Order: sequence, then C-alpha cells, then structure tokens
Amino acid sequence: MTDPDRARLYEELATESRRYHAAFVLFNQAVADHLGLHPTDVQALSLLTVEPEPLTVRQIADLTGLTTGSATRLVDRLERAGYATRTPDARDRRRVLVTPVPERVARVTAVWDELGRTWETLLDDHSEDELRAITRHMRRANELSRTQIERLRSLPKPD
Amino acid sequence: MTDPDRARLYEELATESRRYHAAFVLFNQAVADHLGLHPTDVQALSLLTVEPEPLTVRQIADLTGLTTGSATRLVDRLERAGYATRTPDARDRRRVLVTPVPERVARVTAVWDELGRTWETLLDDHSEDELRAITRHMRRANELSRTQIERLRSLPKPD
DNA sequence: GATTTTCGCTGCGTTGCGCAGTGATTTTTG
DNA sequence: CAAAAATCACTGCGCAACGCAGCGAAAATC
Repeated sequence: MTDPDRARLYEELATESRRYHAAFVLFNQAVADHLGLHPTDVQALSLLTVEPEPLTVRQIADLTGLTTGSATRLVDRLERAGYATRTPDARDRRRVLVTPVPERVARVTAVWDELGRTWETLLDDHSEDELRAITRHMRRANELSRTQIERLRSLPKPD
Repeated sequence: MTDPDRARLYEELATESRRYHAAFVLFNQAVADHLGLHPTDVQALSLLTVEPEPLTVRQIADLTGLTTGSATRLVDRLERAGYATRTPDARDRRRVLVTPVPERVARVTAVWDELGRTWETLLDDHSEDELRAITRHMRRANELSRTQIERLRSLPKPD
C-alpha cells in the first residue's frame, strides 16, 4: 500500500480507465450515429444480444437505468426500426418479452465484429494469464460498481 | 487463433467488457444523480480533472462527442453550479479556457475516492505484472477505438 | 490587406427522458 | 375464496439536453 511503485500503478490505472470509458462512450456514439440509432438504443441492443434469453421491458429499464416508461419508448424505437419484436409472456400475461431480430441485429454485430477482428490483434500479444487477469478485473469491477450504486442511492444527497 | 482455450478467453473478455461498460454507465448515472448533475456533465468534469491544463470549449466538445453549441451549454451548467470557471485565453482571444473549481470539484472526487478505496482492495490482489497488463490493455483499446471511430465516420451509412 | 478558417455563442425545433397516473394481471392477505 | 396490495407495461405531459444553422470576433492563410 505504501509501496510507491504500486501506488503509481494504481494511479495510472485509474487515469487510463477514465480515458478508456470516455473512449467507449465515444465509440458507442459513433456506432449509434452510423446506424441511425441513439446511444441508449445501441446499449440496450448490446444487452439484448449478450443475454441468451429475451428480456422484459422492466429488465431493460433496470439494466440501462431508465424508468419503465422510457424503456417502453426505447422498445418502441427498436421495434419500429425492426431491431426487436415484442412477445407477450405466456406465463405472466403482464409481461412483454423483447426479442432481438437476428437478421436486423446482424447489421449491428457486423460493426462490432469488424471491431472485434482488430480487437483480437490487440489481445493476441497478451498471455493467457493476462487475459484472465483482465477479465477477472472487469468482472469484479462490475460487481463492485453494483454495490457502490446501492451505497450512492442510500446516501443523502448534497445540496 | 484456432486455440479453443484462447478463443474462449476472448469470448469471455468480450462479454465481460460489455457488462463492464454497462456497469460504468450505470455508476456514472448514479454519481450524476447523487450530485444533481447530468451524466454528461460528470463525464466532462472527469475529463477536466484528468488533464492537468484547462480545456477549451472545443476540446470538451471533441472529448465528449458533443457539438460546440451543446458544449457551451454544458459549460454554462457547470459554471452555474460552481464546478468550473471560464477564463479568456490571452494567447488566442477567440478561445475560452474552462478550469475546474477545486473546492467544488472536491465534492465529486470525494465520491470517486470513496469508490477508489474499495477499488484498491479490488486491485490489491493483482500482481504488478497483471496491473501493468490491464493498464496496457486499456491504453491500447483507447487508441484503437479512436481509429475505429474514424473508420466508422468515413464509412457509408446503411439505410 | 483581403479571404478563409476557427472559435465560442445563441435562437430554434426536435426528442429522449422522468414523473405520475391507468388498466390489466399476479401475488398476498385476512 | 374474495379483497387488498403489488407489479407489469403503457400513456400524457412538461422539461431540458441536444443538433443544427447562423452570428460576430479573432486568427490563420494567401
């Protein structure tokens, strides 16, 4: 902890991850702009395709941080643009399942895959241990941010 | 490349990084909500504090992906809320330098630092080599996304 | 020195978004 | 088993962030 070398590594990582996220946001915007969609929609589409099962409107709302009302509008846009379809849930007739349309979504993933190829060249000169370390870091950061969000919500707001 | 183990690691990393970014977006929203700011404003504030020198309005626009008009509005909000000040650039009188207000920004970094502490416990059980690998990965992904954004912009849009 | 470019700023219209309320369905309760 | 409560997706409404186009001022270019 008092190791100056290590402290500098932490510092660098903190700085670099900020830039990393900023770059991601820009990239996401560029993809959205390229497809004529909104960044939020691309984000939702990404989440829809990561999960093997269709999501409900509420789940989309939770995962994107939107209200259910805005999530409904988001699904409206995705449906209108042909990227997703609504299916009533047979087991719970209040719910609506949102399923991505493979052919249409292929257009999006084509952009990602193109990035993926260049991305792989980036990963190629990492060792397997390093890859595991990176993945593990992201997974744990993911979990941590979840608890931190809870903490933030429970905290009193300044002002 | 045809190594199935390695391919699976790539797959995992791709999935995990999507979730990682989604988590970051949510966290950023939570911070913004906590401070009574907009996510974009927090993002800009983050960029302002990462760089040692003040940024111009145009730089903020480029770094956030906004137009200069929207960037002006963003700086308006930051200034009104007391997070930043405008200073005319003596060397180029067209430019306006945007400087973060340390005392006020401390409120924001306090949130980040609190996260930082728990974040360090996350980093603590990585070796120095792993830390370097993670940082390097982010830095290179950062550079890569820049060129990919260029590519996307130059590409013809579908539809 | 005239033209062009770049800078930040400002009206204007669009639209994503949160909020609050609604009906339909499920779950819980007495 | 019926009544009450909770949950789901949806809608009208108002707000405000955003892109766009155009503006003067200043700098760069020829």
